[in-house]
Amino acid sequence: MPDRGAGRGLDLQDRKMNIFADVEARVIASLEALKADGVLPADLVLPAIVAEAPRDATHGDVAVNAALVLAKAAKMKPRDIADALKAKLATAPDIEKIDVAGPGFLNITFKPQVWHGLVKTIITEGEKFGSGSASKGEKVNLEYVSANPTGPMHVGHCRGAVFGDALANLLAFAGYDVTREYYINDAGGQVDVLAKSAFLRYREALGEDIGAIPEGLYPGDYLKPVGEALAKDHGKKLLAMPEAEWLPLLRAFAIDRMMDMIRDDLAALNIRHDVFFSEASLTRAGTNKIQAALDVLKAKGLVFEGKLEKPKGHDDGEWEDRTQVLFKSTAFGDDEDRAIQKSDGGYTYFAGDIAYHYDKLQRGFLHMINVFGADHIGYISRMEAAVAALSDRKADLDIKVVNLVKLFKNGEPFKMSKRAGTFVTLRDVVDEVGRDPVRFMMLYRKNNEQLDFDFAKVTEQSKDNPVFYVQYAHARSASIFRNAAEQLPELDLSPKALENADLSVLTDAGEIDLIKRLGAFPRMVEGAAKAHEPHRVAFYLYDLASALHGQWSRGNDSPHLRFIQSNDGVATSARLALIAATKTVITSGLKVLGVEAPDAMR
RNA sequence: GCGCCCGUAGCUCAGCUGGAUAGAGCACCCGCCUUCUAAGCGGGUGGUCGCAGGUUCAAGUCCUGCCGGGCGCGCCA
Repeated sequence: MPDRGAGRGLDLQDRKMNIFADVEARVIASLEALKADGVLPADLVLPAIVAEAPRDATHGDVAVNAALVLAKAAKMKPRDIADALKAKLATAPDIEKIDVAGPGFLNITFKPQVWHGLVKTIITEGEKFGSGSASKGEKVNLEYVSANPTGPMHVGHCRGAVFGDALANLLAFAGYDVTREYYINDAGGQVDVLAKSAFLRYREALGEDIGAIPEGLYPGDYLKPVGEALAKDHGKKLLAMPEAEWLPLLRAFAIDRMMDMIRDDLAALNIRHDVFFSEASLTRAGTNKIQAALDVLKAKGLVFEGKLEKPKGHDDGEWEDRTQVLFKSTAFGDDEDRAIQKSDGGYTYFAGDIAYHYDKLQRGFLHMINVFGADHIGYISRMEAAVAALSDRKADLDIKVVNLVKLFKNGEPFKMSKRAGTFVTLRDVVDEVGRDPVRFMMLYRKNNEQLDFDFAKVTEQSKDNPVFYVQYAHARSASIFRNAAEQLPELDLSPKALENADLSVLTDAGEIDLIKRLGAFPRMVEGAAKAHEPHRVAFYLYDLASALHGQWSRGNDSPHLRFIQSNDGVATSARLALIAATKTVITSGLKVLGVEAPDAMR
């Protein structure tokens, strides 16, 4: 379990970068001192103490709940603890004042130097600012997309792909050692269907009239090039072979072609995986990783023969009451035991997945994340059970569900149908609206919430479109630098110079507010990474962009607030330092989302 | 029938794993361009956080039960 800061040693880097973690560390140190002083019971166990930005600005810069959460255990009144804590903390030179408020909150207000120092820190750290805030390099395995290799990706896959990729970026930025993984379902009956469909296209390519594609085969045109390639490579040779011979050949060939196509589609979204893991490889000649994994479960007494009850509430005429080989997933929180062997003696899909996750464990992953579509919700608890069983509960698997994407065109719901020819591929969407809007919009919603995707709105270039709103904030920052260089050519605007600018002239409330939002970035990254919620980054960026646009516009009414003061190099340098810091954080955030940070809007 | 997810302003959604007087965008009303990009900004109207209990200093957030919507429910992947 990741800790929550309590008791973790913070190095100087962390303290400079994350004011909230810094305050938490100081509070803990002060509480320890109070224990030593005899003010607090010496055996008091400190619970998680949270320092956070209060909603109400009149409550200072940071609110601490320590006195409230300690009161019961210490058998003291919250206000008394708060007063003692205040006395310990208030001597720090960077603290303006501390108020004990409400039921026992400690409201801390910093001196302005703290905020000025933060700007300097961001410029010094650059895009490292806010990174490494959640982990010191723990290994995480993140499996996402894993679309079946039987055709091109459609919009439904798109959200999971973008979500998984952004989560991977987020975790990497937050300090984890991330492996991005794709599980290729190349072992089931569906890839035989693929092979047969390809064979049909092969005959077609040889000039045969194949007529309508028979029911049960894949009808898509995307298999035509596969058939043509086969005809080119093999001529008429395959026609003479019995199916048992050409099937494995075509299967391998077609899967390769499909995976090439999928990789291309993913590349269009700037998504690249580190590992493509083949399901079929689990049982390739010589090894049987599925049996090996099941043997592990057997040794734990978790595999047995039994019967399942017929599911209620939906008709299943095929139901046959029979004994089968089951995994005792109910011992790990699942609501029924799960079949691992089919009636024909083969393994179920689940058995393969057990072996795959056993393989992940053997590769040293104690933290695993899988991204599933909403139609696989029923599969979650058995997978979690499997990982718990295989690892003796030492590893964790978090399955993130991405909900449905509802398409809209011109405000009208748009139904996808293969038969009606309104099937929308991922590539269609990317080509039509562009990579950045697709990625941002897929992330501008919590993953388990349904998402409306309107083609018209997503391509709209206005403040109604959060993608452009955030990108414009970055472009505007770049523009300010261009203008400053033109108007004040003698001014040194290099990072080195800005780092040493006299920031004490940043006194405007809007400027300080902007800095405070920048200061929230590391904590936001930490929280988003630990919760596996990249959407928080998107919302944060929107707020930050809003703060920047607001400060900009204040300059319209009050010229003395403009960032560029052509007769005042000191003020200009300080304000451009603030802009540089803001631009850096926007860049970092957009990088996590995988969205471009343009220097100018076209 | 069972499991999981969702229910917050007229609409679409945030709400930092329990904090103080619940936020944003859209829509509606009122303002701001001879100006560092108006691709923007400021202000206003708008809420019994689905309902009812419970836990505690504190509940939109946690627990229970209802109501409404979504997804799923051997031997497919």
